Amino acid sequence: MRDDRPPFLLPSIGPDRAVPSAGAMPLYRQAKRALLQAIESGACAPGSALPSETRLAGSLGVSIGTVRRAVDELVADSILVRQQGRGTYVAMHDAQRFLFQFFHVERSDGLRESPRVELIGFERQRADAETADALRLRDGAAVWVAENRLTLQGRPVVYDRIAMPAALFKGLTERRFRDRPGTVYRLYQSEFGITVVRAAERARAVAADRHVARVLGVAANTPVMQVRRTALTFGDKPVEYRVSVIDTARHDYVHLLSRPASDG
Amino acid sequence: MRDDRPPFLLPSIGPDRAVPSAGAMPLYRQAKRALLQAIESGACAPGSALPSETRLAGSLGVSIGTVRRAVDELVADSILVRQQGRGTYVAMHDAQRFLFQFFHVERSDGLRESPRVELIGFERQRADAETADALRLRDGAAVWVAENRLTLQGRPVVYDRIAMPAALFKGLTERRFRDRPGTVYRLYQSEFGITVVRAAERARAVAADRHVARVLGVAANTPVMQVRRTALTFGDKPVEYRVSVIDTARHDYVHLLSRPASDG
DNA sequence: TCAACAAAGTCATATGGATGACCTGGAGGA
DNA sequence: TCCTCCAGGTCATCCATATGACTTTGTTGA
Repeated sequence: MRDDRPPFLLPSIGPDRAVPSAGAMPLYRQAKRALLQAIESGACAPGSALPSETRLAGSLGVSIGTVRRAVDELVADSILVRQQGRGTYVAMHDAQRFLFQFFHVERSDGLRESPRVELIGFERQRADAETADALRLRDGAAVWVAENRLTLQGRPVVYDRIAMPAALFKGLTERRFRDRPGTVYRLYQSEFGITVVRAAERARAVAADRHVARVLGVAANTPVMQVRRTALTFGDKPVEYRVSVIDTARHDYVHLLSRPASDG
Repeated sequence: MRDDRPPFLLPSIGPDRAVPSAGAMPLYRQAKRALLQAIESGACAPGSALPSETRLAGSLGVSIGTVRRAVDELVADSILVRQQGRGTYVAMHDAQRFLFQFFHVERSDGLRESPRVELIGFERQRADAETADALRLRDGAAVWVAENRLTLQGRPVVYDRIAMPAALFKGLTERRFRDRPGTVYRLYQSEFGITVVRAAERARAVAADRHVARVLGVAANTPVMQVRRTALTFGDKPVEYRVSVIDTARHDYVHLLSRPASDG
């Protein structure tokens, strides 16, 4: 194997650092930031392997333990994925991760499965106050709005209204949105270089309006859950505002408080 | 300061270990387990300080780095709390932690505050099928059932029905439950030695029944959120089953997907 | 051709030490 | 009395190194 390539540019942050120390930030955190910027800048595509820890330590000018600590945190943020004996990879938004990290609807008996997605609307709009506020856009800014219907076990369960800032998704078309190979977040990542790292959701119970009732096949005024999600990329920059309406007659919205103990 | 005391019993897990190695579990994980058992056994009361890392390493027969790794995980699980320069402490179920980890209702504008709690019912019952299933009890086992009303900004927002296995909470009385100094989980911890470590919640939208409508002061059939929580202690043993009904007219149920990035 | 083996590369775990930041409590002086 | 300063204990960070486990790849030999 060749040994000369610098897989992507990393500024040295060691004692002989290229840029002056960024305040009192610990080294491993500076290393994390450097890695994040390399990933964010697209120098390292999702799915690709990072250099080995030894090489990273060399590039950054720090010890391997410091690199490990930085990578530890990125793995905890599920931005990186480690495979012992193989290497460390930039996480992909594949179906598994999506299901685990961003999809919280499951059947009342606990069965989890990937939803079937059906695009039922796509258009360019001006952001209303609520959407603009969530996306930190000025009122009336251009947004793409897609409407999805998700079915589980052949039954419509979720209605999504997804708003994306047009400025971030230049060149998006209904066709590209519909014919994406994987999940929506995978599309953001591979086609627009936008990686969703986390999200905040606010839920409440509402009565199904006529439109929702028709889409989900429930009676009007049925109690349904409305979940408003703001998805964020690096630096907590909002990239998507999504309002989901869930028919909870046979399904639940699940929430694990504290991470599952990796051990007892 | 005295140097002789062993603050609590810790079996050595080093190369000259007292008990044979528990399978292929890494050392730091064995250390974590040993610490957990010490805490769980009550040898180290909530709020009290652990021995210093140096001393712990000595007691366990491992290096200080291994101890740090074990403590790292316990801190991540918020079972321990570290204070640089002071020491490491067993986490208390104080109001702050409760608010952050277990209470997810906040005003629609994002304001968080501690709820005012009002006990409106307390009795011994036989577990119905749902409760018994959640608590892994046999059908009809004895449980304590408490009903709480939580108010925020002077307005009733949450109705809780809390079921606790009578076998785990021997000697519980309405008076002790009502006159507890802190949160419910603090009571479990200080009075019964039960530490709630994590919980799983399943939410759905339902129409308020007559009872709930009266307690929360809403019209019957108003859409409300119903959250069923199973609280778990060490070893994923269920210790409480709680059904919360939330009036989401002015408040939201919030859920952060992925931990807040400690850094960008 | 194919299976078994060996080697190299990777991450995982563990050790021991060094330095710095932070907190506490006591000694000393104004 | 009150304040300042300092010493000691603690956790936080960082380093260098060693060993083990796991995966891939190539070689060897039947």
